[in-house]
Amino acid sequence: MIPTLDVACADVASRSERANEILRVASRLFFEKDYNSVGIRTIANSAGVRGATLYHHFRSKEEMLYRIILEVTRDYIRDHLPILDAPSSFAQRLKELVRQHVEYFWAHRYGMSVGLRELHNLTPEHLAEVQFYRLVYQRRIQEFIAAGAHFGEFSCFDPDLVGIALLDMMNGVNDWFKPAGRLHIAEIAQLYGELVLRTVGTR
Amino acid sequence: MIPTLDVACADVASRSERANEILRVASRLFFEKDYNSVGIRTIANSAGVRGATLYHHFRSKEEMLYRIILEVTRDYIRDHLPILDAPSSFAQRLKELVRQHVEYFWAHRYGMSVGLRELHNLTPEHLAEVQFYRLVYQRRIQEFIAAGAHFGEFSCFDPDLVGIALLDMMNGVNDWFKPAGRLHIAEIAQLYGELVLRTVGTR
DNA sequence: GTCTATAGGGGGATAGAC
DNA sequence: GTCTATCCCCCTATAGAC
Repeated sequence: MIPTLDVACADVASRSERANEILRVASRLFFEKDYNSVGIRTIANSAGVRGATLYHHFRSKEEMLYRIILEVTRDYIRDHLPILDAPSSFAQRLKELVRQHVEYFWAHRYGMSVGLRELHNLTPEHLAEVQFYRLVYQRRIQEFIAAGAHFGEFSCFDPDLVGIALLDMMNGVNDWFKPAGRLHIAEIAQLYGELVLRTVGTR
Repeated sequence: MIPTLDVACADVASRSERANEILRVASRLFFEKDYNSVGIRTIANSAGVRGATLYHHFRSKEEMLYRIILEVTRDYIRDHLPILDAPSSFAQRLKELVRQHVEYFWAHRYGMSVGLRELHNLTPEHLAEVQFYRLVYQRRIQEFIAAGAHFGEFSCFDPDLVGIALLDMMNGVNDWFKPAGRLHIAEIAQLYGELVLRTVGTR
């Protein structure tokens, strides 16, 4: 069954507080090492329980990864893609999306980075579901860029390629950003918005 | 001891053909799964030997990863950074670097992608050495962009940020490029060159 | 230089008591 | 819902024969 963005997303609410705590702990551990370097016992200890307890809340370790990645990916898209439908110029809307993308990805970096790096550790079915959401986001951005070019606000030679390039730029920030650096994450988000406008050829 | 780019790089030549074959096999396996998902026995079997044989050629599994990442990183930089010293315009030189970066990274995708993804599985000492080379490349690009802006060919508001954004764009290609797609890698490399010139604000 | 055999530990997951 | 105990498998790495 193909999922849609309209589906109600009550996963977090319908789960026990313990289960949510386990996922919070796990996503942080997966972020700091990687999925295959973090054992069941490590996750359990960090959550203050024994290994066997995890299997009361989740079917497998992979299901934890799946929940982490699915929810962070789906929720981000559901809450942020509507920016592109706002009643302002193409440039304003794109710049705002970039700004929010960079800021949100950093604020939710444990789940978001895991969702970028560990996709290959999902089962084929789970991977397909996550990729569906990712593709919705990517295609919408590409269409938006193409539309902006069509209406003369952008001058893009290849909207699909530009869209993917922008995504890689934005997604990369979490890998190098350090809070102690020269710029605050909000400043980087702002500057990336301006950079993206150059890239799409704003007039 | 701080390594330099001037050091002679005879690693591959000084190693037995068997050892090089093991590294070729290992980098491909690390690329397809990930470092921690590929066991010693899998590497050995794929190379046509038993697990214990690997320890005649390398001290540890991590040393294999280190050799793969170090050599591919160092050799790329040594061979391609001189492009920026060519006697042409800033725009021409930058575009050519981008083109070669994208093409080379795809051609050497096993080692290159492993070198981007698996850095955290290196020992602190090995990581520091690899990061030295990566930083040489990044800083040179940032300086080059700043110089291009200084001499009026580019109009960059923040050369350091732009440099890192370009690197993320270029490094991302291997993660989504499919040879069966609409564009050949050489076309993408070409288009990325033009895209980058927009990003740095070529007049 | 490659092998067999194995050490020593940790992996994910389950059974069944409480 | 959490625990203890445990299963079976695979991990990296080493010893020592050939």
